[in-house]
Order: sequence, then structure tokens, then C-alpha cells
Amino acid sequence: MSKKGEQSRENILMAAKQLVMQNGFAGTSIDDILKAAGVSKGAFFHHFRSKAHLASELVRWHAGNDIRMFRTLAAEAEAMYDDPYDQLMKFLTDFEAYISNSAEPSRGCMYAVYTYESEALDEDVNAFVAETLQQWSAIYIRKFQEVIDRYPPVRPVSARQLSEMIVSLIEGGLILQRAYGNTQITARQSEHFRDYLDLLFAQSRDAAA
Amino acid sequence: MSKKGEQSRENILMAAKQLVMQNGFAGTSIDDILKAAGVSKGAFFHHFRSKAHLASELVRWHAGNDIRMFRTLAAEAEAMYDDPYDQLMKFLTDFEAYISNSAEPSRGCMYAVYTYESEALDEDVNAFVAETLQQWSAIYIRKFQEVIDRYPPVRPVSARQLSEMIVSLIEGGLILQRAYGNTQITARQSEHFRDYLDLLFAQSRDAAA
DNA sequence: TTTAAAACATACCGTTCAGTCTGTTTCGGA
DNA sequence: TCCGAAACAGACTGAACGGTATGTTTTAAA
Repeated sequence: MSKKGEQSRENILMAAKQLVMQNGFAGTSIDDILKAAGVSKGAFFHHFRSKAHLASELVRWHAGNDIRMFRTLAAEAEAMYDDPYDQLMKFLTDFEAYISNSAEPSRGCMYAVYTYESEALDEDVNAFVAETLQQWSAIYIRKFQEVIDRYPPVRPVSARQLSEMIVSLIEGGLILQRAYGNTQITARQSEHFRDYLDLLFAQSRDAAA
Repeated sequence: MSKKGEQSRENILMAAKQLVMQNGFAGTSIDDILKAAGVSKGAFFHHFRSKAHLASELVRWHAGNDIRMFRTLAAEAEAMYDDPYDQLMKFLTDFEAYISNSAEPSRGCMYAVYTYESEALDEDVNAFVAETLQQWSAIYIRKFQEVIDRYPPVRPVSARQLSEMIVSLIEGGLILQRAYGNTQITARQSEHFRDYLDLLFAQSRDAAA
């Protein structure tokens, strides 16, 4: 593959990502994307056979970057600490920092956009979004389970429930951020969640120490 | 106002609500709404001067019903119990029941749809959505404050933080529900949140008893 | 019963949309 | 240097869209 070809494709994906996050998928026209990406219609339809195909490729491209970033954060945390609880805390704080300090302050979550326009998208795109959210959850679940096994919580909690909770808090926080024009809500909710974990596991951790 | 006139208007709003929740606002055409509502174009533009105006009226109509329902649940809880903690728990469980057993299983939150298409909507509509979310939060905040004042929590928590947390959990839960096709996630997260409250306030409540 | 406004119904209009078609340029081998 | 394929560029098309224009029916008061 030539450099230039890949560059155009990437420009289109980046422009489309920004516009879709701003106006939704149905609210973004191909012409809008062309203008923002600085490419022609011929270029667009050379790389994507339809708008629906772009939707599919866009979320796959985005999810690839996302999951890679997640795995990197998880790996860093695991390299730095032995204790799963410490790993979890570092992972959560790193993610908070990522949300707060990202060059482009977060305008929401692409999976949420896709989810709320799911009926207009292909079946397999919806399946992919669900799958990606589950992959995301899975990273948490594994870590929560290690923590629960090591430090019995004061209340019975499942790793799955906790992972659904943090994902819900983040997704919901991003909505409130957008609605209120406040870029700190999601990070604050994540902090709050860490307090909750502290309440759940502090007793066992103190006992172990 | 005549009965028939109001009936058409209501039909349009109901049809629009359903379609917007399914496909988003940009993804719903006026013709789609006419077909679903069984009215003509003349009727539509008699009641709404544009699609943007419909967006505004729709969210106002929806929010009116919503806030009314919320206030009713709050009033019922306050009539049944004297203790603010008991009131809060009843309010939360009633809302869980409402989410779970609603005739039309919840397909998400209209404010989330509007929030994710905010750039394409009028300034004042966005302001109204933010205001409505804040009204919703305010109901929680008042009650949380009463509970905090009466039963000092084991960790310092603010009523505002707790209200942002439950709203985030609900909004995020509704996204996961849609993505996974599981109608129980939001209610389960609300249950989980009650466990958290129990952890925060159990000590003070035991001491008071 | 008349009347004027409200409440429609529907054909139509200009624009925008996704997608196509017909070329031209770029580029990496042979 | 030549060639074929990849990578464009941009005019064009038919359908769908939001909105309008014009006429008809319904309604409620005088």
C-alpha cells in the first residue's frame, strides 16, 4: 500500500470521527466529511464503498486504537505493581488523567453515538459495538476478580457488576459532561468509584497488611 | 383549543418520540413521523413551524411528563416514610420498577439522544436539556442532603456528587442496555448504588437506632 | 345559519443527499 | 522508459428531504 493512499483514508476517518462525535452519524453528510478531510468524492468512494461501510470501518478503526490504549494502560499498571488492587487503582487514575488531559477534551463516546443510532446501522456494526464494549468490560472484570479473590469485600459483589458500574459511570459521565459543558464530571465519577472500592476492600487490605 | 387539534399534535409528538429514540433526530424524517402518526404534512406544519421547532416542543413535552412522574414518586415516598433514608430507598426502588416494568421497555433516554446531537440543535434546546437534567438531579440532591445531615456518612460525600453518580449510572446503564439488548442493566446498577449508600450510611443508621 | 378561524390535505418546489461515471494523475515494478 | 493498477478529481443523477402554496373541511361562537 502506498503512503498517500493510507494518508487519505486516515484523514477521512479522523474527520469523520470528529464530525460524527459532534453531530451524530445521520447528522453528518459525506460532503461534510470531504470538506473537513480535504479530499474529493472520488477519493472517498475509492476507500469506502458506501456511507454504511464508512460507519463500519470507522468504529473498527476507533475501537482498535481504544483497545490498544487500554491494554497499554493495563500492562503499565501490571508492570509497576504486584498487588492487583494497586494495579487497578493505577489503571483507574491513568484513565482519569487520559480523560481529563486529552488534547481534544472528550466530547463523548463513539460507542454511545452508535448505540443511540443503532437502528439505522447494520446488524454486524451493532454486534461489533457490543463486542467492543464487552472487551472493554473484560479488562476490568479480570482485574476486579483478582482483587475480590485476594481481598474479600465487606459486601458480596461480582466482578461483572463492578465492571458494568464503572463503564456506566464513564458513559453516563460523558453525557453529563456534554450536556453541562463541564469536562471534569467523568473523572470525578471515576474518583468517586475508587472511594467505593476503598469502602469495599479497605477492611481486607488492612487485615492483610 | 379543540380536542381534535390537540389529538393530532399529541399523535405527532408520540410518534416523533418513538422514532427519535430509535433512529436519532437527524435520522428521523418528517415524512417518517407523518406516516407513523397518521397525519398529513399540512397538519404537521400547522402545529410545528419547522423540524427544529418540533425538536424543541418534543423535549419540552417529554420533560414535562418526566418531571411530573419524578415529583409524584418523590411525593409518594415522602408521604409513606418520615425518615429521609427510607424515602430515598423507596424512591430508588420505585424508579427501578418503573424502568424494568414500563409497558415499552426502555430504549434509552431522550436527553442522551439530544445531548449527542447537540451541535445540530438550537442553543436554547441544549440549554433546556441541561436545565432538565439539573432539575432531575436537584430532586436527588435535596434528598441526599437530608440523609447526609441526619446520618453522617463514613466517608465525606457531597449530595451533588451522589446525584451525579446515580444519574450517570442510569444514563450509562441505558446505553449498555441498548448495546447489549438487556433490559435489566439499569435497574441492577441502581440496586448496586443502593448497596453503596448502605455502606456509606449503615453505621450512622445503626447508631441512631 | 352564517362566518371566520382553526385544522387539516396534498401537490409541488428548491436543496441536499448518497452514490455514479468518466476521466486524470500518481506510483511502483519490469 | 513503459505499463497497469491504485489513487484520486469532479461533474453529474435520481431520490429524499424540509418546507411552501393553495385549497378544503371542521369547529365553535354569534
